[in-house]
Amino acid sequence: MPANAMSGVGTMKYSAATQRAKDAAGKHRAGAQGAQGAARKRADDPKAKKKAEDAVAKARANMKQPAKAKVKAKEKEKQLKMEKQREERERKAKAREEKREQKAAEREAAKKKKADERAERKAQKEAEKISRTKEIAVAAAKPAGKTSKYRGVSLDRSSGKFFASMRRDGIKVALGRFATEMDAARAYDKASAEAGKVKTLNFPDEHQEAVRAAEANEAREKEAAEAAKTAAKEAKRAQAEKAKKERQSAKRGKDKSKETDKKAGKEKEAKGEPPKKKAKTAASAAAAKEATEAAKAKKLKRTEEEKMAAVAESEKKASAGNRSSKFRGVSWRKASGKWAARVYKGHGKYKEVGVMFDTEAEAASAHDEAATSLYGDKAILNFQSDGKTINPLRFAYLQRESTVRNTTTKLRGVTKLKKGGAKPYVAQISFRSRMISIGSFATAEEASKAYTEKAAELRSMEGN
DNA sequence: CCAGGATATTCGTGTAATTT
DNA sequence: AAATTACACGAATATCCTGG
Repeated sequence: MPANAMSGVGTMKYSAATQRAKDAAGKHRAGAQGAQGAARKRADDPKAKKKAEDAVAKARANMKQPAKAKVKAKEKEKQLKMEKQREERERKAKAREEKREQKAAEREAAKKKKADERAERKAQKEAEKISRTKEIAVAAAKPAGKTSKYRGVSLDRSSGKFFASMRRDGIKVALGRFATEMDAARAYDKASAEAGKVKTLNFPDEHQEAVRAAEANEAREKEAAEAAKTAAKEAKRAQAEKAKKERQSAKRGKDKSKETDKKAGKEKEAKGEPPKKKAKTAASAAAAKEATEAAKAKKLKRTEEEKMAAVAESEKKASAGNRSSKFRGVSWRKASGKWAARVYKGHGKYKEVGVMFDTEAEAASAHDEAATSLYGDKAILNFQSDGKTINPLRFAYLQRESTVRNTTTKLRGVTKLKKGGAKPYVAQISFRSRMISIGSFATAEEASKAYTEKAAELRSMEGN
């Protein structure tokens, strides 16, 4: 930076002062050359003559010196002054430049300081976050990996908030993020209770309380509704009765005076109106009440419907927005408007099937095929070969092959004892969390047969 | 930021093997 | 043969990651 500025100044100098200095140097050089030439060519007559002439001219010039010298001195002074001014300007420029540089350096320093501070703050924040997480983990006093002691609650490190989620039909449902663990736990409880799962709540007591309150509230509402209904019925009956009475009285009146029809009519209009009005009011009140009830019920129903619609909508939105298929390894490709299939290979890598599909199911099948070729029977598939879901029988007793690798017999429930003996094969089975000995056998086949039989027996027991 | 998919981790339980 | 221990599996759940 300074070098640059200096070079800038230098350039400026070159254009003015330096040029002059150069000129002076040139003149000086020329003078020296002249002297050298004179010395060299002293013997040369014409030259010597010229020198003499020159001397004469010089002397003549010297005679004119006073006036000329004055002018020259003045000029020199002027030049000197200008020189000084120039120097001054240069100095000032240099000072300015230095100042500028200093300022720039200061700015730079400030910037760096700020950046450092930012970095420090960030590091501090990070440290705080980590320590907080640690604290939480420690406070939770739960197995490593858990960030909250509450069920369905975990700390979302990215936001520093507590995240509540639950499973519905095996699908994770996010319940939102909360500032505190408790809030998240309550959200989980609420959703869990709504889903009918009340055994694994974080605050069972609170839930009980809520249930009681809800029940009480419901009972109150029911009572109120009942009362309203009765009232409405009563009002209706009263109205009907009144109407009947009126009709009767009207009939009587009509019967009584046929001539005074007009008058009666008028009277009816005058007198009959109020009671009619009254009746009407009662009726309308009852009707209104009824209507209110109906509206209430309707409203309740509607809100329920609305709720469901909203849920459906949000689900639809979510599934649509989140581009993903309900099938494993299947995803929507916007560009081609088709479904792609891929198989997870581990470590965040996938094997692409490489063919696009028009339907999700096709892609899902393609995934299954690829996964099977990659992992064989260990593959996790979308469709089971038997069409059943992945829910291994709790008692797969009839399965002949051991589920565990590296066993002595490869047969389920059969172990070959190291010590050997006449009957080295032992059959055992686990039932209701207890190991049951089936017996010792001479051959693995016998042991396996015994196991199968016992398994069938236990399975039938389990069935009942 | 949210929601959901994919992966990593945890935990309970069944099974194999050994010990009593 | 029962009890115990060690191990392995798989479901549940936590966490990471990504698209909208």
